Amino acid sequence: MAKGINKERIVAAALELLNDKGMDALTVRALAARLDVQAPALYWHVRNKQELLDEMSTFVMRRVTDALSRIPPDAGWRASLAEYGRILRAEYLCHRDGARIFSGTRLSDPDVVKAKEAWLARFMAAGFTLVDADDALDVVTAFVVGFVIEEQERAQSDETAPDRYSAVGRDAWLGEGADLIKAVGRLRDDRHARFGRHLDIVLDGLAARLQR
Amino acid sequence: MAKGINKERIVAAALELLNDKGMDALTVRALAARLDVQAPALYWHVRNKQELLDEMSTFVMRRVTDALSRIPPDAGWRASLAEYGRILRAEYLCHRDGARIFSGTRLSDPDVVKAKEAWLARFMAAGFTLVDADDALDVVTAFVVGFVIEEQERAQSDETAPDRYSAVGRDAWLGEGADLIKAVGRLRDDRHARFGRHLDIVLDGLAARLQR
DNA sequence: TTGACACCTTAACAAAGTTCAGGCACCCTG
DNA sequence: CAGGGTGCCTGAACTTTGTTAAGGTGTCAA
Repeated sequence: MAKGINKERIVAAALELLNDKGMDALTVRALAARLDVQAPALYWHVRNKQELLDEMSTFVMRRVTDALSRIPPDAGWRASLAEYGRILRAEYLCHRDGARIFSGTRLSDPDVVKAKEAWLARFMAAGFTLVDADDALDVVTAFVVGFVIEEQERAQSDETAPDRYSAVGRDAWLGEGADLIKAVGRLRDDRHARFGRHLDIVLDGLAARLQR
Repeated sequence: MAKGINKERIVAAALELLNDKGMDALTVRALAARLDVQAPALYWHVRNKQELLDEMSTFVMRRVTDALSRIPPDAGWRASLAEYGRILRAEYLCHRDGARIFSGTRLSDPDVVKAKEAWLARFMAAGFTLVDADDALDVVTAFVVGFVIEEQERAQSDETAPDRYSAVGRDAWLGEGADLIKAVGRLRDDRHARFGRHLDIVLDGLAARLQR
């Protein structure tokens, strides 16, 4: 790897490293090695590791807002919000523990926050009050964050403790009783369909609010 | 602190320490010091730090299920789910970064998982299918997790960077434009009312599902 | 008395984030 | 062309972390 280092290349390499080896392996020294540089070199470009994480988070959220900006303005509030949920989930799923790491972190770029502005305006045009429009975005965000955190946690546990999350191993661990839980565990296979159903439930709730 | 150590006292002290000083200060040595013991002593009772975190998480979730078990069986699905959401949030809020730390972690106690069984049965008696009942619980869970993560992140940022989250500091950071965002920022004061509204939206969505 | 077991201590290690002094290379100024 | 300043990186080191190894001290049973 050539030696011209800058913030963007550091962030890109950090995201690669996160995907390849996971959160624990995302160390300053490993990152520096991947950039063919000694560890302290990174501190010329980044104040500390926390700032690096914030920067990574901002990068991911910028990808989200970029994808959002490609949603046609005439899509309707429900289709738009559904697309927002799907995009947010997709970007989180791109990175190991993405939801846990990138949710609720401080964004270093005001433009990412400002992307919300156009959406608020759009929803108000669709009949929402300002507060309702804000609520709509935040409810969907909260739901997606919670959903993907659980989803990715399960994916990770599949690697480390397959016996606890496979159907048969889990049944054994649960012991006697709990028949409904065991039955529902077998119906849960399709994560994506499950996400679609759950997202629809949230959107139904927002629709109910609109009709009052 | 007297020197009889066991798993329960370790977990209790760890939760205290987390509340007092935060996640970063929850170190093995600091925890040992609080128990008036040397650090390696803990490893007699706990395999490693990850197991300690899992144990803490199980403790918190056990408090949740205990609180849930006090909800009367005839409360109705909507009131029951609303109470579940409030209880889960309250327990997360009891501990610094509670939602981020305790959500999606592996539970070491099957009984905590089994507590779900009675709820599934109850919801099916109210007219849900098995899948819908499972969806209902998980949608509420996901929403609460996402909501409280953001809530606690903001609370923490208030300590470290008050200028970024106070109304006036935030407006300055945002720069020109973004009038709707600034306006909504000033309407957001009451976290608890906000939570109630958002939870209601989710429950409305579930109600809509039930009426089909 | 002796041994085994449970529980704790002291000492130490490796790996992590971070800091500091210095060194090479480039560029601008005189 | 000379020389100093600046930008970017290295080498070595420090501190704190999780964790392990080896060895104590007490208690209880045979």
